[in-house]
This record gives sequence, C-alpha cells and structure tokens, in this order.
Amino acid sequence: MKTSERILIAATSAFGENGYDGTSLDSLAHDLGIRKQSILYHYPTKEALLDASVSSAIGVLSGVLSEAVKNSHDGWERIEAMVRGVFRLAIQRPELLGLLREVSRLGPPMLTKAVKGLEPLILGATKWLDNEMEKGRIVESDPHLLVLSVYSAIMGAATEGNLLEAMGIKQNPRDVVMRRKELLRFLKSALIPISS
Amino acid sequence: MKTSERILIAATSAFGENGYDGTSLDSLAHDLGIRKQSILYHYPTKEALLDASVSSAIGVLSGVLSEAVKNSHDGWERIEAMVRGVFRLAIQRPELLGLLREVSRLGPPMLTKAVKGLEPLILGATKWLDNEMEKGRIVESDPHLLVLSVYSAIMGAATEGNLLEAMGIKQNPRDVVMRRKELLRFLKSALIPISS
DNA sequence: AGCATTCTCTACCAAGTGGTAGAAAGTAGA
DNA sequence: TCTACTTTCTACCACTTGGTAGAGAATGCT
Repeated sequence: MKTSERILIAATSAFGENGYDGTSLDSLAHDLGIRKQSILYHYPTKEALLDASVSSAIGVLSGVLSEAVKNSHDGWERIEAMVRGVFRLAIQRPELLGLLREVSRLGPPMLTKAVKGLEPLILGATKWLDNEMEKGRIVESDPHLLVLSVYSAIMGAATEGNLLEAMGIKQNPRDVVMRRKELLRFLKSALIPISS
Repeated sequence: MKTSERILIAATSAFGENGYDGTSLDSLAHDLGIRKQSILYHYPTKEALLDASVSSAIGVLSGVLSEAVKNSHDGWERIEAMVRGVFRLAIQRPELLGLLREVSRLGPPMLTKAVKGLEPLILGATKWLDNEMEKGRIVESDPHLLVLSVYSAIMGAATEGNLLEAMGIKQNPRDVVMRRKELLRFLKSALIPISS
C-alpha cells in the first residue's frame, strides 16, 4: 500500500480515538515505523492531514448510506437498512464515527467544511423524509430536527462503546446486535404511524 | 469567590469545550488573570484538576436529575421532567455535558471513576424503569439499553449545538425549545404504551 | 549509463507543555 | 510587632510540539 494511504488510515484512527490535540505527528509516525517528516511530505501540515482524514471518513459514510439506499425500498425498510449500515461501520471502523464527532467538537472551520461535504446526504435525507411524510409512511414532523434526532441516537448508540464498557456492559457482537435492535425498535415506534 | 472555585469553573468550561489535551494550564491561568503555578498550588497536577472538574460536573447533573425526580410523579411526567432538567442544563452550562462526553472519550481510568460517581443515578433509573415496566406504564425492554438510548438521544440533542449551527440551523431559545419538544415526542412514542 | 523525479531521511528550531524550587507577599492570631 | 501559615508569584527545567532545510536514497525514463 502507498505510504500516503497508510498515513491517512492511521491518522483517521488516531484522530478519531485520541482527538486532534491528543494526536502528535511523532507518535503517528512512530506507529507507522516512519519519520514525522515523511508525514509532512505527503500532508504539508497537521491540519491538512485532518482535512484529508475527514474527507475520507465522509466518503466512506456516504458510500455506506447510499449503498443502503440503493439496496432498499421506501418506507421503514430504508431506515432500517441505513441504521444497519451505520452500525456495521461502527463495529468495523468505530474510529470513523469518532472522527466525525471530534470534528463537530472542534467547530469551524473544519466543521463547516465537513458539513458542506455531508450536505448532499442531508439534503437527500430531508427531501426523502418530506416525501415519505406526505405519503403517510412516516409520522409528520420537522425533517431537519428528525434527521438530527436520528443522527444523534445512532451516533450515540454506535460510538458510546467506551461508556458501555466502563458501565460493565459487555461488548460481544451479540450485544451490539441487541443494541441495534433496541435502537431500531426505538426509531420504529417513534417514526412509523400506528396503522403499520 | 475563592480562587480555587474560579479555577474549577474555568477548567470545567475549558475541558468541556476544548477537550483535555486542547486545554493548557497556561491558557487557563491567562484567562483567569493568574499564573499557572497558582493553579498547580490548588490542584497539584492537571489530571487532579480534571478529576475535580468531573466530580463537580457529576454533582451538578445529579442535582438536576434528583431535583426533577423529587418534583414529579411517576410515569411519563417524570421522564419529561428529567429531559427538561437536562436541557435547561445544556442551555445554561453546555460545557458540563461537553465535559462528560469528553470523559467518555478519554476512557479509563477517568471514565471508570466518573461512571462510579454516576452509578447510584444509573442504578436508580434502571430500578425505577423496571418498576414502571412492571406496572405497564412504560414499554417492556432492557432497562440498561433503554437508559443508554435515552442518554445518547438527550446528550446528542442537547450538545450538538456546534453541529446545528454549522448546518445553518438557528439556535434561538425558541428553537431549542422546539428541539426539546421534538425529542420528547420522540421519546414518548418510543416509551409509552399505545393505550395512554 | 545518465538524469530527473519522487520520496524518506537526519539535523534543527522556536514555541509551548506540565511540573519543581523557592522567594515574596498577604493574612491572622499572640 | 513578631510569628506562623496560606497563597501567589518569578525563575527555571526537561520534554514535546508542529514545522523547516536540505542531504540521501529509490525509482523510472531515455
């Protein structure tokens, strides 16, 4: 694999797990078995490295979600597919979601850029929700707020692994599945009209 | 006000907003108009300062929640009171919730200690939920998972202010109230049996 | 082979980090 | 006023931070 790719992957992990300030270029280089200056050759500044990490993370997330949209029909099924996709991501690469959360803490200007990258996704989601509401397949409410609620619920359930472990709740794959089921039940009862 | 209290308050803000690694004792001292060494007199290490901040934040949160419990009856009303309490806290002192989130990212050993501090609260909540489920006032489900879902939903809705602003969603008090309402609707439909 | 390009390295640097030592200043009781 | 104690200060330290300058290697093209 190309060095620049290896750097990007390691950086995404580190930024997502230890935060931006908690990650030093030296430690990053050490983990990769190279020198810090090699990192700075591929990414001229630390911020540029963060930028690239965020872009790639957004790319992966977008991929997962649009894949879920492609392979599902309208209504509840689609929401379920998206939640499953994000959970799979949370298990396989938790650092990606951690990174997005970190970005939202860092605030502008990085956050602004990230949101811009996610804008088509958010726009698509709200439009689709609007449409679904019109057809009565989803409970009427402000789509923007809905997207946020769902976002934070998923993000929370998917990324609070640390917290769960500290609470003594095991993290076997089976338990993660149960948590996903619980979240889906949660979402379903909140979003789907009683008739269905 | 005593210097040690001023330090504690400023530290809680800083840790909550900029993270532990993102906060230097020098900048903290500068904001307070004192010298770093005065901080280190009251709190021998940076970690001790974090510890004290976390303890105080947990104290405040516990206070808000037990106040909500005291002033409400069983059933949905109590959940609503608790959500209102946390939202009020999120508006008045968002850095407190930010700090708790930061702690959950830092992981052990600080997280372990924090969770231990919150244990009575969590235990009380799960016990109460168990009881409510028995009486049929709340939908049957794993109380632990439920607490987590509710926690992350509230935490998300209450602390993603940065994200919302970057998304161009205004943050007037009126809008915060709307978000709280939306979250309450969300929780209600997920938690309350259809009969009510 | 020679040459240019791409990449990784050693050697530094100025600034900032948490923390130590101990002097100076304030404060209160006798 | 003397004394004991608490608090804040100046001065400093070893170490780490992100970043620069430029020398050496690889690598591929002709």
